[in-house]
Amino acid sequence: METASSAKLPDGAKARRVYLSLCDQISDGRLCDGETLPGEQKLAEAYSVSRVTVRRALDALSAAGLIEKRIGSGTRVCSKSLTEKRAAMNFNTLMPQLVEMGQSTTARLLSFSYSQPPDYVAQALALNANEKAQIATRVRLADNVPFSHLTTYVPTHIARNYSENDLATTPLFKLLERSGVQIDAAHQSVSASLAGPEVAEALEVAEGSALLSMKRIVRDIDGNGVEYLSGLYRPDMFSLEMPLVRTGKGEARHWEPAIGQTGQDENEQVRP
Amino acid sequence: METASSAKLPDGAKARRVYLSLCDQISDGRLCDGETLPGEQKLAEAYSVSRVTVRRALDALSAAGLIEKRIGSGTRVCSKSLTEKRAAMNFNTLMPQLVEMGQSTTARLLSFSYSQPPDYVAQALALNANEKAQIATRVRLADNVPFSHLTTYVPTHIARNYSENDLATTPLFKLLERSGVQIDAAHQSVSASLAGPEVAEALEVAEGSALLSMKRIVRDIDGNGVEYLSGLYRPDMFSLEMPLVRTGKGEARHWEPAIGQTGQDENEQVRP
DNA sequence: TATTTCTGTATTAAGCTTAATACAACTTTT
DNA sequence: AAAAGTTGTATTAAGCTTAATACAGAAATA
Repeated sequence: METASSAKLPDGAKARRVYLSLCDQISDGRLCDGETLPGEQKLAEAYSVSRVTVRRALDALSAAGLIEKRIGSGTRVCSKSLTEKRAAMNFNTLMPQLVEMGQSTTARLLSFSYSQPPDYVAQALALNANEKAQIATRVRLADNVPFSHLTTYVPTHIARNYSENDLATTPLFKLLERSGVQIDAAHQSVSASLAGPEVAEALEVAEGSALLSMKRIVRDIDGNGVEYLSGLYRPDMFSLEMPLVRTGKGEARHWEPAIGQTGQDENEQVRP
Repeated sequence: METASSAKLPDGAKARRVYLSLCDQISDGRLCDGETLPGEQKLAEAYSVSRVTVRRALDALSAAGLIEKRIGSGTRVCSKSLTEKRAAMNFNTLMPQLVEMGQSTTARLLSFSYSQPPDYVAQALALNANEKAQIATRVRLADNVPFSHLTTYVPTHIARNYSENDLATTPLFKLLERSGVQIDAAHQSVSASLAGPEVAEALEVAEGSALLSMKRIVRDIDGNGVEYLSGLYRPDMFSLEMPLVRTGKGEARHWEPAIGQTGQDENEQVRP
């Protein structure tokens, strides 16, 4: 789940569970920096496992630098390294606020092809049967730490309007709009999912970690699907932040997202 | 991860991983209904495990009713039951659109106490040292299937202004506002995390499943923390949906969430 | 019809995980 | 100074997981 978790993680089922759970709690903030966590004995009881098992989980956490064990004293959380790295995603701009944090962002292209998209994509974009799409998968990194795994699908008849060189330099949306595509609206869906083998490796995260997932379907003014974006984000480096305002009177009083300024989009292409 | 996953899931580390990963893909829509998934042999290679291991994972999925195995033919995804149950959360109202789906919502109170909140909550609400809070944990169910696990923290000096009876009948926000609390703004943070032992049981989900997590900090007009809400949602039954509009001209062109109508809030209290 | 592909079944052995237990060393608290 | 609580270390045995292999039966395909 964490930066150094590409180190080895426990092999067994139970040890792994404990490890991932604690990992998650630390990066989530439920276990704060400096906080002393329950003794091995108590953890063993909490998770209904033996102390040896807890031990293995803690050893892995310690190796990952997430905790600090002190003989006779206890085990402390040590998440300084994490907290600082964490990037927020402003809900308004839908773009990580990396510039403000002085972090550099780079991208790595994992795959690029024109082939047939999976069913759910074809369906979402309302593609003709057997119509191919430009499929690109890339990982974005902040300070050399990967934080997002993005896959985009663009129908070939649209993707044909720009060259691969263009992709290397210009954000996808500008290319589309320059190609005469009239981008109108999009629908975004946020949820959570697990890190599979490939994604886990790409994001340098433990397989089985929780990831924030986003799907975005972009349509032109005629309602035709123009792009399908599927993104996975490391929760320890990324969260969707949104300010809310309580507005309305009486029975109609309710929450509403406060929207604001402008911004770029993170969805840009990179040369293979 | 799924409804029936309270059935038994594989014990081993690897089998479990495969199971959870496939589970996740199905409820996520990456594996569509009716789709035939790769053969056991190919899956074994993809996950770098033996066929026996894949077999155990598939058996569990089959027992959970998520897939259908046909001798000689292959294995098909069978997610009808899921798709229909899925509730969307309208981003504008921040409330699940359950009414529209004709689903009934109930709540179950898991714990209720006045005690000292964890560090990160006290810090977020800027509580005085050792100041206690009303802590309530409850699970919300749609058609008897749990979909959210909510924990709220309210400073005692505020929670004292209403009775436990009030909590049973009236949404928390109305109680707060009736108590003279001037609710102004809130900040919400969306991320992902793993299901721990307790939460997994409460949500009837496999331990180690991915969950959508939300934290909301509510403040009054003086900036004092009034409520801290921590919510975990089953991604197979819940997603955060938000329509977007492409707006602005030239360089300033960007995405913006489209906001709209009113609605109630799901955050209401229930009698112990 | 023949071939390929897939699931179902079975067996074996190696290896690892887990639990249970005991004790030593070190801190903190009483 | 004593007691309680913590991590470190070690041992043992049971049990389970995993991999590797082989073959039978069913379905799709050529």
